[in-house]
Amino acid sequence: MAANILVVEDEPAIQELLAVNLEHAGHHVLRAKDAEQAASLVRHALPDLILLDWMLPGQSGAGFARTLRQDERTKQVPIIMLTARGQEQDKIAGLEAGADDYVTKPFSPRELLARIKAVLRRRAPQLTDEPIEIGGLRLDPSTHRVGAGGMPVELGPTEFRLLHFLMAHPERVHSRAQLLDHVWGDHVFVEERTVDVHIRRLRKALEATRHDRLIETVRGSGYRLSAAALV
Amino acid sequence: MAANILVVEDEPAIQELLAVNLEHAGHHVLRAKDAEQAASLVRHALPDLILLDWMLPGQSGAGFARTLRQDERTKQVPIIMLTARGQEQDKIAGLEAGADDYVTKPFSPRELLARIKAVLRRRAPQLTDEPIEIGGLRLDPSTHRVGAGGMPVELGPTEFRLLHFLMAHPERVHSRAQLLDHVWGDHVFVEERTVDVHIRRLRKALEATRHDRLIETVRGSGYRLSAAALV
DNA sequence: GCGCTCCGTGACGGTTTTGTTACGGAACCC
DNA sequence: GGGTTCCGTAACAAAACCGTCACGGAGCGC
Repeated sequence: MAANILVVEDEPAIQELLAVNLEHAGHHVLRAKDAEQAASLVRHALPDLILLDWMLPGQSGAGFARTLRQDERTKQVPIIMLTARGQEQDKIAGLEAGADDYVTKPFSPRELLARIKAVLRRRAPQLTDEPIEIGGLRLDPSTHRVGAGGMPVELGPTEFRLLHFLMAHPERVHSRAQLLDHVWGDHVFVEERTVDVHIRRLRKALEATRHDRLIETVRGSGYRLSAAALV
Repeated sequence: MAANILVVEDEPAIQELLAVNLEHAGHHVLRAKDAEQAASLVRHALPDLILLDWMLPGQSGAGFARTLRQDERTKQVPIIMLTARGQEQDKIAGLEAGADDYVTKPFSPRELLARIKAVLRRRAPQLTDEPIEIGGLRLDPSTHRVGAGGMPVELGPTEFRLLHFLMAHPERVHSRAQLLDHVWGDHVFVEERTVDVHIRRLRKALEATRHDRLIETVRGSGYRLSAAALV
């Protein structure tokens, strides 16, 4: 449950308070005192969650949130905003700007951590039951079926989860470690090369419909599923 | 867990906010800005849940809820109402009118989603008395008979309920835990392997009409009933 | 072009999951 | 109360699946 959390807060005392609490809960904390700093940090290291003060010098929290929501890379990063008590307008504006939740100051650390946990958990199993189709290949989680143009593709449980994850996050390169985390589970003790073997099995199964090319190898980094690879 | 949700809200900003959050959580959203529009939508596509603002122009939320509760088709659809903070009498009136839960504005997406989840889960997926026919196999709940092409199939009570559930939710993979929940009852203390044995008995009984192949094993996940398996 | 790292691939042994049968007991029906 | 049906569990067999390894080839930096 440990996560990288970016705290955007101009008041040093509150920033420190937040950081101490978060780190105590096992999270890793990045700090910024305004939107500009935050933007730069986000570019370099995508955090798992952003704690965003609503009253910032310079660009407002709302503006920053909106910016984040527009960028493809940061679109998914959950935002929890910090507002002063009773600023109902702010809350509505904040939720509209794309915040996932809000906490009013003064906040109790326990509530804050609970909300963070909830937001992170909601994000974690990003795998929904919606069918996904990429490059003609279709995967339906609820029926557990994979196929293309009527042709079914047979997969084992791990290959299915692997493909599901890749199709849920296409175009993105996933390291072997990330794949192990998401597909195998957080704390498994398995060799990274195992991923290779399952990628191999998955590709083999996908050969039947010529979709094996969907999965690209990114040397030195990992694997990527991309519709562009079909061309 | 993904559901079709009808949002009835006259304020465009809040409607948009709701829609964004719900879609983000994987739901499919229908929108209406008053009771009249909502009624028309409900007639055409029965949603799984209705999010209903209490302060609507024209017919009030309470009135609309009452209308829904009277129609046989919409009677079962759960309603969550949106009220302004502190309107206690609204909440009471709302629950009396048939709402299943309420959320006060401004709401946190976290809370809203949690309530939606709770309401959806609470609404037990009830099995109807309608006869079902799949792949030539016919099951009639009211007469408690199963058969295909004149040939009757003899089943024990548990096998019957199991087959009924599978036929009511075909194509979908059901885990052993889900089957225990829905076929045996929510909080029974039975081994999961028991499901296997009953599946076996069910298949055996269905051999008489060659319909045993209807039930597929999805290794690592559970079982699925599918007409496609007959081919 | 050389050496190094990284990746693809086939095979293999062990483990997990599922199929199948048998059995004792509970519930039920006359 | 005797007989029958049905149920849940255990136990064994079969099948599917998994993780690892070893080898060889491909890609990359210099």
